[in-house]
Amino acid sequence: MNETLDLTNGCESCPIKHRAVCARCDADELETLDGIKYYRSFEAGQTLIWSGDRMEFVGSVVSGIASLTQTMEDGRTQMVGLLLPSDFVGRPGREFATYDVVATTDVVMCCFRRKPFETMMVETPHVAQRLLEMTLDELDAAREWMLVLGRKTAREKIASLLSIIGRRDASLKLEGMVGRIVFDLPLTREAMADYLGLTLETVSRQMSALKRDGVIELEGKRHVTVPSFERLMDEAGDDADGGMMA
Amino acid sequence: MNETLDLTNGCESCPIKHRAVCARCDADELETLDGIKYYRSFEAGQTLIWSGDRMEFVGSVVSGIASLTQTMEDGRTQMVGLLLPSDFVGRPGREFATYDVVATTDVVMCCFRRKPFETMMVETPHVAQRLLEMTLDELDAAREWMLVLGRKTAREKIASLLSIIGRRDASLKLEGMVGRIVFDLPLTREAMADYLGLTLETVSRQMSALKRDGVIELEGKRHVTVPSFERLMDEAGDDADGGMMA
DNA sequence: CGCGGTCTTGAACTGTGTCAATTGCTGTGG
DNA sequence: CCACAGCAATTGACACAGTTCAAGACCGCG
Repeated sequence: MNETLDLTNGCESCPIKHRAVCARCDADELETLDGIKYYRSFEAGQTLIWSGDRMEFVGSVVSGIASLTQTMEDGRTQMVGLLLPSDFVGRPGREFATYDVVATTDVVMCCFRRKPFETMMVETPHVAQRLLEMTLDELDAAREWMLVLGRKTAREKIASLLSIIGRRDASLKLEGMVGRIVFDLPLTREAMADYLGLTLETVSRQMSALKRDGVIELEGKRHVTVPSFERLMDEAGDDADGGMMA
Repeated sequence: MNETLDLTNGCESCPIKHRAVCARCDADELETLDGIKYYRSFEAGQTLIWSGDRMEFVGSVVSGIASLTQTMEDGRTQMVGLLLPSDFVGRPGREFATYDVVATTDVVMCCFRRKPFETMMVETPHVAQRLLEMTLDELDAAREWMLVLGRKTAREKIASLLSIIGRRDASLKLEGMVGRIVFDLPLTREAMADYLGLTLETVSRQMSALKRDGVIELEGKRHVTVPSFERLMDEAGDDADGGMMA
């Protein structure tokens, strides 16, 4: 997943420095942050944080993908967030975690000790401002997802998920979001099901259906080719503009 | 809904001054806010803001209830937020609205002209800090709701909605959330359906079922009595603690 | 080669949606 | 005061999307 992730130079060479909570910080502020931060690696499948745990740190995903998950007593689980590089984990001012955070792929986190980070939030507006922006974006994403969960059919749900992942991937590679798109699914069928509020059987069936109908092509289980992104968007039931008026 | 809402004294007598975006502001800051604010009333059923509209203002719900709604081209709609008194409407830094905002009851809003409000956000940290807190709370609520939409049965969904409304109402009346609870539903069956990702027929059926099973009592369509709040929580499928570890 | 994942496919079942008829409530006008 | 219109809600019958349970395929790995 991460080719060569060089963290020895500190923030200078950090791959997420333009998008993370620290994106707005000046040199002084980065200095302060440097004093309270440390890196941690997690393997795919590992749980970074258990719901109910005391939070020792907050932090940013540097590389890899993690998921925020909620579980009911009887075992039903719902993924409530997909954490990509630069996304923020944890809530300043809250002592205990409310969700499980699980590494979907290998993950590297840039962690800040919680207490000093909270102090910094009050004293330096740049961190708080950036965090507000990021939180507003996540809120929008969550609400977007509520429409998917509440009103879309299984086929539309799958198409929605694929177009989100495809879009993210394209923007990462600086490609346009038109025509042919190729990417690897970072999620198992079960994780997809948990995200979409479906069973893994239904996910599998709908993936097969989309393949049969030529909306996607599959090599192996994870490698996806989308011949026409417009077609995929259409299947997702989104407006053609893809929420561009946002 | 609003007995006597006296707004002539400005912020002094404002019923939401402890919980709104302005809750942390000192006298000076309130002064500044006063210069950019105005009140607006809306009638039940009226649309305050259309998705895609240019946002002239952001602001707080002073009294009444509004809903945030998203609609697909074919008419399927999903409510993505319930706006109660003190809740914030609009997103600083965004020019166009992304959701419809509809008055569910008569509503009074305290509006701030957007541009000057945005300037203020940068200059006075108190507004931004409070907004961050509120946004984080809303994000949590949205994620909570994703579990409801994605994994709960129709019956559990109804019970979840009733317990949320009941809880809010109890805390407003400063009652405890145990044993007998009585409140009025501020939503039509259709609005409930839009919130829960169900049809209004299913909502109606499940309301009848909960009534038949003694979980709730109904007088007319809107007046609800919950003999045992614990029983209701149980039907909602939530842990007994009701998310107290948050 | 066989073993343990992950994924696919099938068949039967079921919860929720759909369509349609009916009830009940509220306010209006005769 | 009753009749009636108009709307919200209830109820029923049936259809169907998605779940459940179960069998098997695929694939990498010892």
